[in-house]
Amino acid sequence: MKKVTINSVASHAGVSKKTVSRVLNNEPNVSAATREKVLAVFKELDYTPNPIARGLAQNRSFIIGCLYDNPSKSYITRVQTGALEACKENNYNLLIHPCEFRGEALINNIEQLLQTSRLDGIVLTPPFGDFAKLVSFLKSKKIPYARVASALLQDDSISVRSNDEQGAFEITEHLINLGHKSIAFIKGHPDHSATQQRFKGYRRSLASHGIEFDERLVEEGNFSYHSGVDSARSILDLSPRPTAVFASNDYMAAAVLKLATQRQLKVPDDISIAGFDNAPIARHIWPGLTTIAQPVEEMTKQAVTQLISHIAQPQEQPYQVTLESRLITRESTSAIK
Amino acid sequence: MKKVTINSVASHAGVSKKTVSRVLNNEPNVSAATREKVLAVFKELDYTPNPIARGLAQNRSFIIGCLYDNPSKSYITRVQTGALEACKENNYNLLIHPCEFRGEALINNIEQLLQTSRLDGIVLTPPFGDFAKLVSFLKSKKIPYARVASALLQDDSISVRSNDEQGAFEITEHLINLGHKSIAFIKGHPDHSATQQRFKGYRRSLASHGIEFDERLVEEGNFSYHSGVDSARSILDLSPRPTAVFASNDYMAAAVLKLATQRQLKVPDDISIAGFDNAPIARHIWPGLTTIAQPVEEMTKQAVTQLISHIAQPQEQPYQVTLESRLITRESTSAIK
DNA sequence: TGACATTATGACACCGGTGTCAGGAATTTA
DNA sequence: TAAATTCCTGACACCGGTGTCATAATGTCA
Repeated sequence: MKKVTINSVASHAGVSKKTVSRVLNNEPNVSAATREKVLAVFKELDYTPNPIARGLAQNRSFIIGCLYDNPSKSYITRVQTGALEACKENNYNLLIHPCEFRGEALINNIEQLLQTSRLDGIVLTPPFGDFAKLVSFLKSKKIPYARVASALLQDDSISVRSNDEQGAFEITEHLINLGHKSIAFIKGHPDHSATQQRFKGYRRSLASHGIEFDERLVEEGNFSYHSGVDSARSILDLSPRPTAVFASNDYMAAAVLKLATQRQLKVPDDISIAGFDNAPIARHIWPGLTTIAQPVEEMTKQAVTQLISHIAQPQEQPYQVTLESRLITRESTSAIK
Repeated sequence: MKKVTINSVASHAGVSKKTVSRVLNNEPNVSAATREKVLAVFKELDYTPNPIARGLAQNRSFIIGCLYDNPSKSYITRVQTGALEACKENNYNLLIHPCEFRGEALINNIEQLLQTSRLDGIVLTPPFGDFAKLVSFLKSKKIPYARVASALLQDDSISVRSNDEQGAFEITEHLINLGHKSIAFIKGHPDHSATQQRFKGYRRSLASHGIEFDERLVEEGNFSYHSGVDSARSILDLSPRPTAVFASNDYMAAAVLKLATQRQLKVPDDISIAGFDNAPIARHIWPGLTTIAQPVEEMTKQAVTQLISHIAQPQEQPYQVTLESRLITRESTSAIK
């Protein structure tokens, strides 16, 4: 079976390569008759253009790169799902690039990636979207990029985020409305902007109820399960023990739950636990975790869709959107006795 | 800043394009002096060859596709990790392609994928490696492929698997040695070959201890957490209740644990629970799950490494390897009272 | 109906590499 | 030292598309 190229189509249809190319790209200045003839040959020969040849001619790869370095694997999975949907709709492909966030090597690493892969654009997933050096590097190289779940910036970029501050506020409200006054908090990774946002929401809720903020109730985590275990240990050792714990993500919340259960504490009777993200684990454990559901897939999908349309036709104005998150109550939180 | 191409290198070094190309590809018949001169210019101009141009000339894309459709997200993450390592070492990129396993559309879907992406090869992750139609389709299209964690076949392909039968045997032995005689079993997805293997190992262990196989203790799951909940319900309703449950993966085991805990059963005192895979959840819950650790990353890495070397230079003999798995005991299993 | 604007089409170079082949330089052999 | 062999090197076509520009065909208007 011979390969079907633009040349075979052209000779088959009795027109030039260029005309075939025009039909392929929906360019104007092709007569209706010619267009139909060519389209018929497409079908007859079952022709699909070679994306590599097209890429060479246009200096494009039709590939989007997805950068990540996240302790939460499920978060990555969700990001990928959203990105893939957007790629699929636009005939793009997704290249995944896990990459150490820390260290000086990052910029070199990315430079290397760009040189070897000729990516058309990059999606920056947390925490990369907040890494100023990287963003300005991409800007200087004129590589289109989109930031997912990062802080808002006054720039010309594509940014899709959710309102973490508000989510944290709402879940803290939920706990306070259940009668809790002593609510421990586990922070996320300091380099993630979500960490500050969630902490702010927690404090705003406390303040709005006149509950004094107590620094001893705050632990430094980094979004990993392991860090949750360490934080949980400190919190459960406090005396008096707080009646509730709000962890900045579900993995850390799950760690608190595990440790509490290990120590014979009943959740939520002895202590309420809340998380953030609505990761799968939140409903896979008992009791299920009260948490904030974030539209991670949708955020990423929108970001990538915008990125691709920006690549095709650079936009003047920035695309900056904030999506809503919502409270999901499960069994891990209850009214104080 | 002008783009650095093979032409600029050539004129800079005072040699022809072709000679530069020879140096690039480590071809013979280049004098040491010329080679050094060209290499120096590479450094001086910071040259990296354009993979798209190279791909066009050689009809290669330097991209491997990873096919998956798996209820266990963590499994996918691990597969990706292994595949990425292999790609990185060989300057390949990984394209991920989630794809419904069921349905007639599969072959069309893959055909579409191949036409639009010009993949150099495909990794088939469970259950795709066991789907005969797909395998023979790829063979007929002469697309190199590698099968991960699939049943052994008498063919010329690349296949890396682990010994699931032996793993299931060992974990069942573990339970029997703890004194359990009534051990329920939750099967995996019927289309995964691992499902049969694990079931076989379970039965072999029973048989080797003269424990009669009891069909009422076997439930049909499909590897998803949800299916585990359904199976757990049936098992916990049995009377007399089995003293142990061996679920074919950790998600289903976690579901059993959740339901048991919900019903006020103490694990492992009232009932022991064992899983399979050593997924993250196995250590994120309390009690931690006794399970079988599989080298998923390593399997995939080996498969992709072989695949890439096969693409570069088609091998005569098949590469068929079986890696060892190992028992990990945690708190969810204990001696019968 | 002739002058001019517009539309349709193809020839050809180009994107940045690799494959083929011919011919000159260097080395070995007689 | 001449002939034969091997080693280097470059010219050129090619991979399968797209961009530029000239020209042919058609349409519009006076």
